[in-house]
Amino acid sequence: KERNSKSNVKPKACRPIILQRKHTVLNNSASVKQSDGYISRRKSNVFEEGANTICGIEQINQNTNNNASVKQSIVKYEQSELSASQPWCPTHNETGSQAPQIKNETEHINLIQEQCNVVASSCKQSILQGPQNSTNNIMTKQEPGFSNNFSTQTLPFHIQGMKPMFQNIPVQGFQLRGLNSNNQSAVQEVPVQNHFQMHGNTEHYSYQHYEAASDIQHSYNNIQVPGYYQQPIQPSSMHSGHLVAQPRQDHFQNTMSVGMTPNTHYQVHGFRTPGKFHDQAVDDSLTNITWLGRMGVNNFMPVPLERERKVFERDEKRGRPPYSYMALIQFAINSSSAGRMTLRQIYQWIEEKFPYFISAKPGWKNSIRHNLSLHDIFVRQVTTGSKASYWTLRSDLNIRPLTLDSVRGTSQHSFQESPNNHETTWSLQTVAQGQKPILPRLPPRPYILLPVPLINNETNEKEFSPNVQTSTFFNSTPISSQYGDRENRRSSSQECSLLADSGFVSDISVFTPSTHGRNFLGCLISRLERQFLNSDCSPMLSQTRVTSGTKRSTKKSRKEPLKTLHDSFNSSVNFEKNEVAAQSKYPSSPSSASQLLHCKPSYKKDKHKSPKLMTEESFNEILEDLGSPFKSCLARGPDVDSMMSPRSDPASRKRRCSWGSPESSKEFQHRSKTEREVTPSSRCIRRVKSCVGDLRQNYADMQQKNLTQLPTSTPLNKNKWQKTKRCNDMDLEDSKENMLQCFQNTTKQRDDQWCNDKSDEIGEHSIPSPIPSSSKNPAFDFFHDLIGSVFKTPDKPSHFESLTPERVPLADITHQHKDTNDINVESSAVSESIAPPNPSLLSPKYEPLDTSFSKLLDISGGSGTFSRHNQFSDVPDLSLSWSNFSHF
DNA sequence: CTATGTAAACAAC
DNA sequence: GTTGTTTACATAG
Repeated sequence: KERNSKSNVKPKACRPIILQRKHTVLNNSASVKQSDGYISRRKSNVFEEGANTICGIEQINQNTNNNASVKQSIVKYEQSELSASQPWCPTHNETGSQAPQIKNETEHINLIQEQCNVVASSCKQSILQGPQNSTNNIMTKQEPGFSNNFSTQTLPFHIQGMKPMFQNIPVQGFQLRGLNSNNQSAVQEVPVQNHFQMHGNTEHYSYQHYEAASDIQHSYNNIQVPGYYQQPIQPSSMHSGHLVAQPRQDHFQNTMSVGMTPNTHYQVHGFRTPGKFHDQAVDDSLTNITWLGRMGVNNFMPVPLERERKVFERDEKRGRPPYSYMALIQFAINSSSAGRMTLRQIYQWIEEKFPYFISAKPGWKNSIRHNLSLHDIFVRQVTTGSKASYWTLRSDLNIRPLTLDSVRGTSQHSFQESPNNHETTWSLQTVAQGQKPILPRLPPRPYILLPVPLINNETNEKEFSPNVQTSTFFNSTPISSQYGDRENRRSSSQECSLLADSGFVSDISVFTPSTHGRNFLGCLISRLERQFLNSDCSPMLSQTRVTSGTKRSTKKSRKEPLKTLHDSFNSSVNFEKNEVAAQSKYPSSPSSASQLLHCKPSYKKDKHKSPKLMTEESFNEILEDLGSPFKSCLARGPDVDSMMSPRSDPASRKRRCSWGSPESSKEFQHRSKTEREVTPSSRCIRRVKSCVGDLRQNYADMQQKNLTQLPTSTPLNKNKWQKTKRCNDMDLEDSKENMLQCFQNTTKQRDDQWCNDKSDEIGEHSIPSPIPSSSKNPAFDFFHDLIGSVFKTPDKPSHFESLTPERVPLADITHQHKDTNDINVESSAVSESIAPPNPSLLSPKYEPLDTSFSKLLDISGGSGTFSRHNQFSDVPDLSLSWSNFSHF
């Protein structure tokens, strides 16, 4: 819009390549060397190309001595006139490309083919010219260890003629086909790591955001999927006055880097997820590059993966439209002139447009209703005087109305009904054609833990005092619910689930930015520890009692769900008693135990005969484990030895990879290069995660020894673990041993040592509690202590200094923020109550970074992210932002 | 962990 | 029986 209004010229458009994420083909299967040399092991995303995807590379079994640098190939991307309905496409001039005008499709195809060949041959050549002496075979190890044998080589190219942000999209991955150590042919997908996560809404990203994001590693995640729910950006979280600025071109001209081993036998194919498969025989010739020549706009299909093929064939057989129910409902409602529809009309519309549903299982209507209720964007409009109730779309959503036409593209290409009944072949190309590109989602920010005040049942006041009884806390703190309130439905509650698979308080939820305002794990652990460490107790069980299994027989009465932590806790403490009570109250409801036995295939499969409660001993052990590192992490100074940066500690990386490496975590990836070193906060996070990994292993071990069996919904077992983490027995044992050793021998000792030293030093109890002692302003006290401890003069100043290269004098910060006069105190009572901290209380020697520190402080979600409301209505949202501390 | 699909209990009409 | 809400579980990513 901005562009058009300025130039008053209708922009020429080029069609962006639009891709859809379909599957994670191989979890943690391949390493990708990013431009900063950092190796990521994140999931490999496989994409489905829209109009054109290019690049096929084929490695020939041939070594050369040539070590020439990798050549860069440029592919001029298709330029064509599109309708003004796609004004987001860049103009010819803006992109600076010299793309030719395409006259017809044949010419276009030829051009693309030619360009592909250019790219392919160049890449091929560069591969051939790679380092010579390596004797590694790419498949000497199956994933995940496979990547450890990789060297990397960069294959830069980009496509011109596209909006910059799309320039590095074209190839999402390669398929490496080679020989394993047994000389058997094998296939490996290698993802291409792009820098930006394409997600979210278009209009609200400022130039600054791009600036900020440019040095942060982003993974290419997603291009808009038809029907995908575009989450709205709350107006309050937008930067006012910032329109869409074109990102600087150089932010997006990142080369792609693919980890691969030179001098080995492999083919590299651009690969894709299924669109329309051509079941032509895969050309397995290792020296054949002619397949490129067969590629056309509608005929780009290198080697479909077996699994993808299955998935797609399944969907295709079902003739099911590739839209979610949510999208379908939006289509329907948007199709009506009144912008509203009754449920029945929605049914009818969907059946009319998608005949599949006429003969589908009747359950789809249930799902429609479910979706209507589930998603906030659907609002029921009750008309007075009439019984009719209409479903409308929430008007305050700043999203483009989703219509079927908009996702179908031109009608002639939309989808062709096959002769068979309702089988429909979807041309995903044209589905994608109508899609509007979307801009990157801003990265999550670093965050810190904050205490959550507890509700005193008697006074009904929030307090931080440690003498609040656990029961008080439990009684007052509701269990997160999928339907806690309309604003915090499913997603947020899932995100905030309190209890992990392992049966105790969830580790992860504490550390996700979006749950920062609801972090009471610290409080919880602390209280549990204080109150129950030496008493008879069982661990809390699942978030809610197991009330249904996979197959529920009809007409079973339902047990009351557990509403609060108190319920949950009591339920677990008095498990057997409650079972008896529940049985008498709900005779037709199966007992938890019987459900576990009869309704959980996984339990049966793993021969978990009966659920047993955890022993007090094991519980205490876990509590202790969980509590100690959690707290000491907060209090400790930097410790680069025990939590060395994975980059500088290959052994550590290897050790952790099988368990979900810290460096694959979002927190880690989204940190900029400099920040990615071990900072106190990152160390804290990673340590806790590491500890949780240990705890889970403990659980697994205990389960194997039949010591305990938690009646949780998802039993933790070796098989599942392996499936998830894709590690074999060796890895599992290896990791277990390594982690345990690392944790027990190193970390714990160091913890203890450190805590003892600190204890002497500060003359208080050995481990500073995350719970603030009572004071006038406990929230601030804690906050201050936390920051103070995080940035405290370290035991090893050299490390600390080396990890924080930039420091600004505190005075500068203070001055700067005074000048801004940017006091933006939220309505949150807690925020308001926080007094200005006393700078002198901070370490005089080491001031925090201005940037990272402000990021630490600014945990409110920030612009462009979705700040979810507090899950728990009676717990104030402790979101704090730097602006709250301007006087700081 | 998130998003989605599915089944089903249940209430109100 | 329909509509709407909510809980639960499964699966894919």
